[in-house]
Amino acid sequence: MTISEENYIKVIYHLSLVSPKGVNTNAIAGMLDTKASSVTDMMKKLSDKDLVSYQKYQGVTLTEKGFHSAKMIVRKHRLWEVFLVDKLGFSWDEVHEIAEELEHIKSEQLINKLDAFLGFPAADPHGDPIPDAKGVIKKIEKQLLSEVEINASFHCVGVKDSSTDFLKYLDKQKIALGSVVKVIDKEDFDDTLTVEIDGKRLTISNKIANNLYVQ
Amino acid sequence: MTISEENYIKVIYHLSLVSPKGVNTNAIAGMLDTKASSVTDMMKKLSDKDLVSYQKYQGVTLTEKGFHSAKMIVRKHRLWEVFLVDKLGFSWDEVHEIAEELEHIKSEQLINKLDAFLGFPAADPHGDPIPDAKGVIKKIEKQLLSEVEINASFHCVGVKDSSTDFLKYLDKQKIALGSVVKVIDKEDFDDTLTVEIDGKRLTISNKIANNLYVQ
DNA sequence: TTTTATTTTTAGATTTGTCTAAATTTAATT
DNA sequence: AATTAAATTTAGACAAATCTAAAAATAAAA
Ligand SMILES: [Mn+2]
Ligand SMILES: [Mn+2]
Ligand SMILES: [Mn+2]
Ligand SMILES: [Mn+2]
Repeated sequence: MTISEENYIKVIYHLSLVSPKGVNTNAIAGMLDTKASSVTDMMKKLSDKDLVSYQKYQGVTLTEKGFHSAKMIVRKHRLWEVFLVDKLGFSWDEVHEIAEELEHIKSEQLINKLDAFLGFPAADPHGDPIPDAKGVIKKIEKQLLSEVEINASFHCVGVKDSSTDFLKYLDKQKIALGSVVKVIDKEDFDDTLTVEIDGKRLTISNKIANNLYVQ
Repeated sequence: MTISEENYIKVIYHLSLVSPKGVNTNAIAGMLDTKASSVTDMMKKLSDKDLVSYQKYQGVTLTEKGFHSAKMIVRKHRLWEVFLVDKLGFSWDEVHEIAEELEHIKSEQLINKLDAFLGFPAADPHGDPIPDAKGVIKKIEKQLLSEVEINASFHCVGVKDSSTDFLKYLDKQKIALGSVVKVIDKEDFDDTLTVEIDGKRLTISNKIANNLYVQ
């Protein structure tokens, strides 16, 4: 599998979590910053290799084989992110790009040894679960902060949006994975929340609450 | 710079340590397991990018720019090898292939943080010196075991040949970097050596002694 | 110094991944 | 149901990196 093929497979994997009935050509093109016609070409290639099932105009889904490959790439991506943050001291907004390259390094032994070295982490620095060597993903129980009842306490466990902008906003507000959050009040008009994070009062917009997972 | 260009630059670097006046097309092709005609094409490309100076039929040399790039690739290769052996527990004969891929990961910050994480090692698992962030290589004093006087004691500090076969032979004989070696006797006929390694008597061929550096 | 052998380069083709522009299919609107 | 709009695919082209086969240049041998 080439790097390009791997990038396609991973994008299809992520998109099919949202649209399991079939992923659109255009959606793939958007994620990979390429053109729809290039996607069509690649779908034929991946279909020939039995990594996706593809019928003209009908969108694509991953085959068993493609699904497993995708999880192995995601596994590598997330383990490398843990390495970069835990061992090398990168911050969580700096690691995605580098992991985007590291995820294509080809040794299975490497990734299993890295997993062990990191202590078999369950989640990456953004709270996303790490598939094990067999591809099994332990689902992490979590809710969006925007959907949680008032006056109960939770822990931050993940982010939905892991863009630099959002992560840096969280850093600024001293919100990190593990922080204790309690919703004090919710504004009816625009769903703005008054929260207490690690004991400190804060007002956050619905957009923020909509991208923060708690448990 | 593409991965392919980087591989060419690195090979030219290694070959020019032996033939500083100019590296042959055929030699490059041999190292990269490709054809001479492909090398010619690439030399034009690298020349256009001012990474090598190239004149038809005359061989190539690295420019300042190419020389620096080469050292940065070698730096990455060797640091990753240290990581694989010291942190992940690979043996020294398993790491070259993987480092061959890791050396192309593009972040300068990554490699400098990795360097710090590893404690700024001076040499890789095969005893080869690691260029620092500026490209400076501290030369390691060393002699081939085949050229050393009899009855003096040395430490193993490196290997000239780092093929799996040779490294596995050394493992079998319990010869590692750091081992203490003393040449007891040298056979006139074929230069076979009788040595004492960490106190243990051993007979080794000239070919072995010719690929083991001591200090 | 010719002749022969070796090395290197050119010419032309192939594969991979991409693009633009045009054609086709499907979906959405009148 | 007919028309318009959007999504998708085809056709044809291009750059990167490679190859084979033939031509040219250099080195070695007679
Ligand atoms: Mn990637
Ligand atoms: Mn992540
Ligand atoms: Mn390489
Ligand atoms: Mn090495």
